[in-house]
Amino acid sequence: MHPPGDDFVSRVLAVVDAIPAGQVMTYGDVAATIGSRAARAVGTVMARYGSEFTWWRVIRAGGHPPVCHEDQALSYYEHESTPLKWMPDGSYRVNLRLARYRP
DNA sequence: GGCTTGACCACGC
DNA sequence: CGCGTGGCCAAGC
Repeated sequence: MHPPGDDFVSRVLAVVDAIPAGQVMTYGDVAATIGSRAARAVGTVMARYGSEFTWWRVIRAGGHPPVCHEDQALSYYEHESTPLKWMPDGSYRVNLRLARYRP
């Protein structure tokens, strides 16, 4: 667990916690919301604490879910009716145009 | 204080 | 679309 506070980690987790079901934010979006440009640091936070939060609602700018978690993320998206788009090769992306959450 | 690591990003080709 | 390149910045050593 992570002790509540006003540090970077707590701010990131608070933003993630506020994303509604069926919508997503990019790592960069989350960083920008807390007045930072540290998208990579957001990724680091999710890697460490994400398992206790709705990690699948934070994705890359290209619509890709977090690396090595595409399969698990997909079941969440289908369950939440998150707008997806399917690629010719069978892979998928989240449709950011429709699913992006703007606080 | 410098250097490295990282669930990243924008842009050009 | 895919790949490289340079850039961003927090955290840990």
